[in-house]
Amino acid sequence: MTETEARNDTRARILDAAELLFTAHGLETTTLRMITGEARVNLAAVNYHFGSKEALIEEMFRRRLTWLNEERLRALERFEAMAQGAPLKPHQIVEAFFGVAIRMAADVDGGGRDFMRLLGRTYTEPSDFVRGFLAEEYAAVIARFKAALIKALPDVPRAEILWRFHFMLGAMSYAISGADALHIVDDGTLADADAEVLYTRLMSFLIGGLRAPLPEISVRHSAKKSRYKKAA
Amino acid sequence: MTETEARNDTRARILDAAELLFTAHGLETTTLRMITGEARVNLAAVNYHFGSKEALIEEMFRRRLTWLNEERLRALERFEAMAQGAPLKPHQIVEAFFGVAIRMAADVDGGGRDFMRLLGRTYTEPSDFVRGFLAEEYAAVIARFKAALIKALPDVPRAEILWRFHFMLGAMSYAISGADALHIVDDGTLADADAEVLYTRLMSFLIGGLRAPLPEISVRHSAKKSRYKKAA
DNA sequence: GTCTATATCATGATAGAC
DNA sequence: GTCTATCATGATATAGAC
Repeated sequence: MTETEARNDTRARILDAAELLFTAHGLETTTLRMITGEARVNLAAVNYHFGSKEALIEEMFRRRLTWLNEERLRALERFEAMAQGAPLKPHQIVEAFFGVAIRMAADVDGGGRDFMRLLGRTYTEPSDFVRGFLAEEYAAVIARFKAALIKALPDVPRAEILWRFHFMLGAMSYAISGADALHIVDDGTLADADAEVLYTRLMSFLIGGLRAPLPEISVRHSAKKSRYKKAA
Repeated sequence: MTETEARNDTRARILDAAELLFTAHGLETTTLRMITGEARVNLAAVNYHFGSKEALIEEMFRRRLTWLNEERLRALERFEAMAQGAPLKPHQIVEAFFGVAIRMAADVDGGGRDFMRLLGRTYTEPSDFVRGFLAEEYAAVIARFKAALIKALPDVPRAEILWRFHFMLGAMSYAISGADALHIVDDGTLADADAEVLYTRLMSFLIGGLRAPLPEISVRHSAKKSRYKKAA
């Protein structure tokens, strides 16, 4: 997955350095000079190999994101194969989507953690071009998981499911990106944020939220006209 | 709270424009030229009134954040007065902390929504100076709410509570900041994101997560040595 | 207090030698 | 493919007239 430093390919060295620095300082703040300095290649190499800074950013995201989303789909399909047509359990769907991501975020040495932190921040980035291709890259996976959730939770209105998916995405992104933000809540007691702990805790939180009693607004709507069912 | 455009104060006009633009484009991307252009004041005015771009940013945050956190404490104290020494209900604490924030985010015309979006993104900002004074500004409020939660949930280990506070913060920030990110999940069905709906839905999600069954790791720990109790 | 004008610097990108 | 040198642009910040 990750090009190792051993392989002396300029292009790969740039990608690795870019990931490292974009994560540490953000997309805007990181300059091409910082990247080429870290990668110990010439400044002009970025434009030669990628064309522009934006193109480099897209390439960096794609390298990881494609693999992550394929992995998510594989996990989902494994559960579906086991279920043989029956609806999946909600926690299986959550596991396939969020569990895979959290595990990727646990890969410190391979750079997975850094990348996931960057990714989490990027969801809410106001930059158009980033959100643009993120939405593109995600479209297929999200559609599959939405369908699975809707099938798994027939008693929950469709709109409510989408919102809760959105909330779960937020809790996860923040939990991963906000390792620094955790210090706002914590006074130093929680230094032991190893991956398995985070995984277990976040999972139970997410499932608790997903399975929470319906708020009145949804109960009311699904009880009467059920305008949620109508939507394709 | 918000200085109106009617009041022709240069300083206030700059703050309003800054909030608007920082929200729309991010802290890094927004330039002083954009701000002074929007506020229709001279470029030099920012440095005259605030000293630097960073100082302007801090001032802009402080203006809203001080009020928001005071409001949170007032809400908490109101519940505590009602409870007369008894532990609060978890949903009251969540209401005081997150409910107040969501309501502020509902204030579209007064700029509250824009500000809350910016704030949510800022928690995970890698910039040191922003996170620095955010942590400062938050310290007192967080301490009070942590104490309240620990008292309200005697059966939940302290560490678990802190993590769940962290997760809730994430879900809320994302739900507010990520109005654009929602389009990743949604295909257009959910255009009706009015404030009361978001409030109700997010609240039930948060409380569901907060009250979720404990993950094994915490059950195990709290069952035996209970090293969570020991921590001050 | 507010303006014009400008100093100083760092950015992304490119041209052209090797 | 990789280098050096350089461009045009736009950034923050300041000096000094009014």
